[in-house]
Amino acid sequence: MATISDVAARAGVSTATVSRVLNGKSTVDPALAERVTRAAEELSYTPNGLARNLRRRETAVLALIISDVENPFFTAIARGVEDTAQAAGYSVMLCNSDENPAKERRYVEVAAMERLAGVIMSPTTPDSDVRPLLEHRTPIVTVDRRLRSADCDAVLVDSRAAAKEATLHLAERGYTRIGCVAGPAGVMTADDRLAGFRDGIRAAQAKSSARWIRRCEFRGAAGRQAADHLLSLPEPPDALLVSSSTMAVGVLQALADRGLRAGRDVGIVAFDDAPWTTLIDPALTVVAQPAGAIGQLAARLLLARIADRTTTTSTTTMRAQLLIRDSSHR
Amino acid sequence: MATISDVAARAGVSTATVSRVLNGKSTVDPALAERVTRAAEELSYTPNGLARNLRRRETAVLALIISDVENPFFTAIARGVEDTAQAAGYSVMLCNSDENPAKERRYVEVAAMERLAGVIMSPTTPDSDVRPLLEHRTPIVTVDRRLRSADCDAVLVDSRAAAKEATLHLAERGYTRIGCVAGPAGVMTADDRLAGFRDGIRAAQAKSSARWIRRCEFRGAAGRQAADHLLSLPEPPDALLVSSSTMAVGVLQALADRGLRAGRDVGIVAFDDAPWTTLIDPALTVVAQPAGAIGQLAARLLLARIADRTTTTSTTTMRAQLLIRDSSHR
DNA sequence: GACGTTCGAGAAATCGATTACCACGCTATG
DNA sequence: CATAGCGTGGTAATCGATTTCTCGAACGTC
Repeated sequence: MATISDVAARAGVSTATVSRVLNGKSTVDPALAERVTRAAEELSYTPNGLARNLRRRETAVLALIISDVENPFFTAIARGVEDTAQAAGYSVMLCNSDENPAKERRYVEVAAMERLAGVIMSPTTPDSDVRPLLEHRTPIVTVDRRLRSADCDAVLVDSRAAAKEATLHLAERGYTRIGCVAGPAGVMTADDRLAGFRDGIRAAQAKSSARWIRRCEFRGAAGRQAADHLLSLPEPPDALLVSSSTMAVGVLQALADRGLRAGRDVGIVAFDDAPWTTLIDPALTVVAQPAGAIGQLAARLLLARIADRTTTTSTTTMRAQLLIRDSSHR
Repeated sequence: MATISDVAARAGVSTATVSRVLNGKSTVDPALAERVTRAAEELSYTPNGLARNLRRRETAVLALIISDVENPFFTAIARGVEDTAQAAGYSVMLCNSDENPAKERRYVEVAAMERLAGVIMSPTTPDSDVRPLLEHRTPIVTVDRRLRSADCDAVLVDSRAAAKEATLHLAERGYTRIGCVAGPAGVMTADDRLAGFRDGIRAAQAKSSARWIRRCEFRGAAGRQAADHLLSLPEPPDALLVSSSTMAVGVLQALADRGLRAGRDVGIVAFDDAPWTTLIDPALTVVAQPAGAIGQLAARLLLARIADRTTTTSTTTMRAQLLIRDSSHR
């Protein structure tokens, strides 16, 4: 309720002096400063951030637009971003685009309107519309996926190579009819992982069939349906590369429904190392992505760009790690 | 870059008219309106939210302060909040207090400074300091935990009754040395669940020992340590009530390390229904909390209070559901 | 034809801070 | 002793919108 003028009046000084004391920008007579701090204390004055932001033409808030708050991969990123931002005095506004371009677009608009300091996002499509941000020269860093419609920093994972490695691993383990539960067409990581899968099939000179590839949303229910479909083919795959841990939950349920055992009956490798992957029997072989590190790096890049927008953009590709456990051998 | 005056100049009208057209508050000559919208279009004008917020003395942003972004229970709440808020035209700022009163306090200050429209939080302690919010009469709704230091709406789960029910269930299933992996003292849900556990022990007239109760953080690693400790007692418990799914991951690892099987060797009931709980063998018996519904309700309550702060506060207690699966019988 | 009412649109105040600019007093130096 | 230089602190402009106030035109009624 109390404004800077109230404090100024009570301390018997001008608002300029109050501002100077509270921000410590310029030297003020210690006696005056004392009076001001006491007055502020007594009125329990909280500066109005809105007015401050307007005048300074900036906010110490970052947006993080991800496609699924309930996906552990993204929350691990969120944690990394949050920690780094918080340490630098920034707050994070977490937005859930739900893999929906319209929702994403709305958040982009909000970020532009609120003049947020910067945006970290995993674009739903490579051509997501970020013009409102570009017009305000709001720095953008993408994570997990690239953005074609803007020149910005990107922190990626070498999904394609990892998918190839995982597929080769399955082939080496003696699986001969390797299929893939892939993410939706148009989503960069989904396409990359599928491409990597094909690379792997080719490199292993393994048998392949388009029928063993099924694309669906990055969700448990969708993964289950996809696996159901694949496993009821006349000639079903005997191994599956699954593009995310959320899908893997559904795939494993589908196996259980049919009394099939991962590894022995159907080899499984899934992307993302979730806490539960070692609890199940057999333990799940996964492609672990350094999600926390991705978030931290993205935040650092963004903060650096906020401080200096002249540097050229960079793309960092982090390596994923194949953690071989028991779901990928008989 | 373009301001309302630029638009006004280009359309040959006053800024007041531009504002009126863009907000549709008052009627404006269609011809003028057309000129204004075109000018805004051509300049790709985005209103400055900061200026707007300052003038209107409000923001369409809510804060959601939770203690762990990586805990599925809280992300499910976040999702509920997000969906409801978004539908009402509000954005959500997600803050991770990490169960740390200092971090929590910082976010409370930020929310007060930025004059956010309202705050939904799960306080780290019942006496968390929310004075900055109270001074600005910022509406608060607590979820999962209550706040003693302020009179505000609360959406809770009847943890105590659920814990009692779960404990009785274990006793009925023939477990005789029932222990508890409880959350940190001072955290409301942790205390409630432990109290419910004791209620259950008493009601079942089961044997009990303080040594079978172990308190630790709501984390996997902490749960593992706690379980390790309990299982290496001279007379170890033969069943455990575990206070969260995050802890359960660690507890189950501890069991696996010792070659023990849930259910047969050690009966397990855990709070929170996570996607993976049916994937493991035996499937985990859980106390399912309606997290999404909690988030939705909390958001609705908050929006209602933002619209009308005169109504009296309410406390809603939702029922948790015991989902009996296989980890609670031999 | 005079007067009251309504409606539309511009001028200017306002939100609450920050900050550019200026005035004043004191010290140091030639 | 005069003046340049510096440190303080007040006045007022500024950020960019919204909103109140006011005025003029148009319209209707008697």
